[in-house]
Amino acid sequence: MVATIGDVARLAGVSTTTVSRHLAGQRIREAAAVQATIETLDFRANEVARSLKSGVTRSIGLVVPDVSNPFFAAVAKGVESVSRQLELNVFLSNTDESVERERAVLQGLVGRVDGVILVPAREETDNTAELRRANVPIVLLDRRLRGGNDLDSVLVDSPGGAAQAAEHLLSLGHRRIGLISGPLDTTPGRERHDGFMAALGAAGVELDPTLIRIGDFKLESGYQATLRLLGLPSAVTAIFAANNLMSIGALRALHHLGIRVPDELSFIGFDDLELAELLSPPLSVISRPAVEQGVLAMRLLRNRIEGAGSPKAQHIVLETRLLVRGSCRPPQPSSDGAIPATRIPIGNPS
Amino acid sequence: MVATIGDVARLAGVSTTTVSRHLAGQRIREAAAVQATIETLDFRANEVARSLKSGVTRSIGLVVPDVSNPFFAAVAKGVESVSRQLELNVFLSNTDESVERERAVLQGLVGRVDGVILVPAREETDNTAELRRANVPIVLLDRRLRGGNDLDSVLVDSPGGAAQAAEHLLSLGHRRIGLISGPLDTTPGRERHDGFMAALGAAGVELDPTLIRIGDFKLESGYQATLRLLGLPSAVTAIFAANNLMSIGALRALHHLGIRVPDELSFIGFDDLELAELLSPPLSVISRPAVEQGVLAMRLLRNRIEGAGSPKAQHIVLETRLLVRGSCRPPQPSSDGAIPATRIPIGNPS
DNA sequence: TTGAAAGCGCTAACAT
DNA sequence: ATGTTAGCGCTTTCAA
Repeated sequence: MVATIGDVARLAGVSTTTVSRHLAGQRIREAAAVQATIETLDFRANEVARSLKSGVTRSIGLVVPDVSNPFFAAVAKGVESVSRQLELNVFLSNTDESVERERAVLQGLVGRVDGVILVPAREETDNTAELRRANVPIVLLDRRLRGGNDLDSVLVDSPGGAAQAAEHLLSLGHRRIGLISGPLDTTPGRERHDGFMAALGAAGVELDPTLIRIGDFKLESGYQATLRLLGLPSAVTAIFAANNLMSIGALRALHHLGIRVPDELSFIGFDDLELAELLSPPLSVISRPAVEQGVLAMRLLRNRIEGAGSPKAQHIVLETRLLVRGSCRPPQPSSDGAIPATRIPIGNPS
Repeated sequence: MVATIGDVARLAGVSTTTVSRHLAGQRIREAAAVQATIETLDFRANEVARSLKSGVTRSIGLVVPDVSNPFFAAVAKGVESVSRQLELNVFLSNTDESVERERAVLQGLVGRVDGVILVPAREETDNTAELRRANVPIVLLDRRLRGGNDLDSVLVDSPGGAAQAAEHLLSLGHRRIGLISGPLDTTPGRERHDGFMAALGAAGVELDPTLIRIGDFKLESGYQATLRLLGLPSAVTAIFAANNLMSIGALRALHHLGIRVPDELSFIGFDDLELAELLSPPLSVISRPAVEQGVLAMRLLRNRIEGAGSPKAQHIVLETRLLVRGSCRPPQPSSDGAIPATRIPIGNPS
């Protein structure tokens, strides 16, 4: 069905070696004839066989927890923009924030890629053993990995970003703030939680544990967390959500509850949203470079693949930016200080 | 560095065949010893070698024009939900709406996957020849391909959806409508354009050619198209954008121009947005199943891979739904019928 | 410059 | 039930 290098060799009257050399760009006597035969047969070298022999795939894997998160989509854009120039194929894989999926995905990548850019699902679960044994270079993106300090990494200053959010709310006078955190066993979850708490602590503000809701970075958890926070007997005056998807969930909840932002409640989220400016009020957020993270990670990986990297791991940390738009203002005095629990509806965010 | 089947065989004192059989789940006498050796060596079968021999990869490719488009992200979710159960790896690749990228990506997939779900960049450019010669099953998703009628496909009723949008605007009394179309050499671009025009035509409404702006399905083109439409001497009273990203671009432009929706202009877009309900006004849209498209495509592909598909191609077409929220209302009488061109700012959508 | 031969790691007849 | 042998399609010593 499909022509092999042997077919080409036979038809062109040369050895497979010669054809192989021609493919590799070396000059051979019968170049013209061989090329003609290749075109006649529409021959294309079998990548699998080629990989098996040479150990090179000209592909890399990009493993993220959630492709439907616009942040990771942007990261992918960045990775691809440079891999395109390098003529490397990118295989994007989704772990759905699950360590089991991650293990399966990473396993499936062994032998099929020359390197991997990984956003680990959990800090404590290192699924890279297989890849490392196979000598596949790995670059960590956006999240650390316990025992992964020997790997190149590109991160953002999550503690700093969360602190920016906290300080913004504090400066407006908020003291009773709801925190919708990510999982504490992920880098951004933990660091944003800690950074936020630390900034509050530095201002002498102690957060009641009931005001801290641990979500899973997905939309629904932001929704549920918000319902909980607003069902509390003593109302919060502001909410900080630790990522884009949970922010959207939270905003949906507020919308369904009929709570006006920022009149009744201030809101700030980590990660910018495509539509942040178009919401009313326009959403204040902590933004961070996404495409750039992808670009830098791919450059680091390229160096590793080419063996040109410095012997010790490179760690890049990018800065966040506070974008003040319109979703935060000083807390409004309220008669009883509480939003009635009866305003909480039953149902789903959709 | 990495153990091979030969190492295991030697250490366990059996042949490689026996180990191979054990790997395949057959009963062998020395199962315990072999298993122990496998674990000692932390042996894992080389997938590339396995593929070369068996011709099976247990992987599929999902090739989309734009991973950062939430619609395709949702499709990917659907594909993955079923491929997970089938224990198939999914390699997501991005063509960035470019036929050249598509060709490169598809080429890179040959031999590496057992099947491909493809959203073709252009209707007229068929890059599937390689895959077909290698007997790789292909399912078309969301877009057709000239000469691809022999391939399974999962589409939505784009003409119908666009007609729903047109009829909605017509029923409100709009006659001078701006159309932000997708590329006419893509299925959804062409079909939504044609469906929209046909519905208008059926109502005796003829659209001035200057009211039709052809975008590229990306955000920026929606922004630019909107600036153009609003710079026209005679104002439009409504706009229909043919996909989610262009809708966002259009909304940004309207925001920057300070045009109030729906008071000054009605707006409806194809594709729902995560935040559609939270915008003010909540956005009216034509929605369509995304996850489901992925699920169905993956099921069709599975059947093909297993050789269980019916001999002739299956074509599935899903229905769209008009979601009336708050961004459309009857056109408002205006003194001169035009929005002054001077209101158009200079700059970018960001 | 070219080709013969070996082999990448695995699986599958075939024979035992 | 197990092993021998051949070979998937390609690249790469090694000699010529």
